[in-house]
Amino acid sequence: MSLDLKAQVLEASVRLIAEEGLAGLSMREVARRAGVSHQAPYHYFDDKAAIVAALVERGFTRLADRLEAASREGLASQRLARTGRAYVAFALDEPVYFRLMFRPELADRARFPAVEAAGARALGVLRRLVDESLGPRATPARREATVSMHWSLAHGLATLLLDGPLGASLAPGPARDRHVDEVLRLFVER
Amino acid sequence: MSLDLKAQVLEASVRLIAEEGLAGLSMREVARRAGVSHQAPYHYFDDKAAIVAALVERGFTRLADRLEAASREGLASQRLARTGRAYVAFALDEPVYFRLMFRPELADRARFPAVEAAGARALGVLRRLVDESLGPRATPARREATVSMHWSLAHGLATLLLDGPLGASLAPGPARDRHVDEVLRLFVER
DNA sequence: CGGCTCGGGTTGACGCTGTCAAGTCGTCGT
DNA sequence: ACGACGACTTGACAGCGTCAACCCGAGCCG
Repeated sequence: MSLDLKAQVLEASVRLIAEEGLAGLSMREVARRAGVSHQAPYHYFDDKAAIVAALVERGFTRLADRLEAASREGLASQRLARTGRAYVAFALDEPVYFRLMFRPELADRARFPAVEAAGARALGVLRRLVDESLGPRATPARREATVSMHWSLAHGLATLLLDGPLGASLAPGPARDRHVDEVLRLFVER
Repeated sequence: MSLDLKAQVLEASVRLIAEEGLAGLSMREVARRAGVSHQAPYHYFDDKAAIVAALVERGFTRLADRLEAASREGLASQRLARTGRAYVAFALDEPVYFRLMFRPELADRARFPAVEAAGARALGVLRRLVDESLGPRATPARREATVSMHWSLAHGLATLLLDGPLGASLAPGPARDRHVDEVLRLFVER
């Protein structure tokens, strides 16, 4: 009947992390919330790390989806900016996933290759946009630096809002959204 | 004699985290490495969170010191860029501290006000630089956005190098340093 | 000198955790 | 009819953070 135990475990894990933080994620509590014995989750996940890795993979997949959507609409000249906004919006919408995604010690790349693949997909979106905007004559080093610059800005803004001092002073709401717009506009208008 | 047990505990904690990650930090293992019983550290730290908070505070203090040093030397026009480089350099030099510093759930600001103070000091350096570079006529919103932009770029670059895909492809070494320079130069030359 | 407090530890216990090992039970293929 | 197997349970173990109680030597007070 409960082949969806797997889904229930993932769902319960996300909620647990949202409520108590990553440290509060416990195999046994997840099982309790799913109404099964403490060992049942092991039928679907080898260990605790495998649960987290599944969430990380799902996070990168969702991020890649949103970046792809944002990278298609609008004028070519605005695509990079729109995609940057989509990146920050994802982090603020899905803080649980976003935070997990950038703790590589949680999802060993060798052990969970699907995580790496999903991450590469997200990176690919950005790379394509940069290639498109730089044209075919830019040097590889310049290309790489441009990718890093755009990603760093969006990623830094997202993490500082989420876990840094910007988050402490700027609560979720329109003021925060306005600040994000302002920062990204300032960056683009150079 | 061992009033330096406190120092030994902090030292051992940093080494443990460097070796096994934050999850490997264990009150009991720290005590073992310091050669004392499993309860001895409790004489100096209320609990595990207090150890981590002490490290976070130390991290922000060291960062603020380095930013202050960088923000004083060189031409005024180059100070922002130099300070950005110092920020990234700190993250790469002290990855253990840097990673702890941006997990606010580890060091509750209400419980450990010294952490907040140290963090504010680091932020103050950046704020002063931005004020200096914008002149007195800029609007507060513009000021805030500029601070966020610079900090986001440096912070994003640092965290992506440390825990993101940039770190996976760019090992420590001159190539990485060159990349950092290139990104920051690209950003400044607008 | 005798006794007391007190810092700086120690030992022991508790409930919690992740995970290994083994057992149970219904359903399905042959 | 039966055996295999998937889905799950029960039980055990070591290690963890932390509470509680105890110990011991140095310093002060009478």
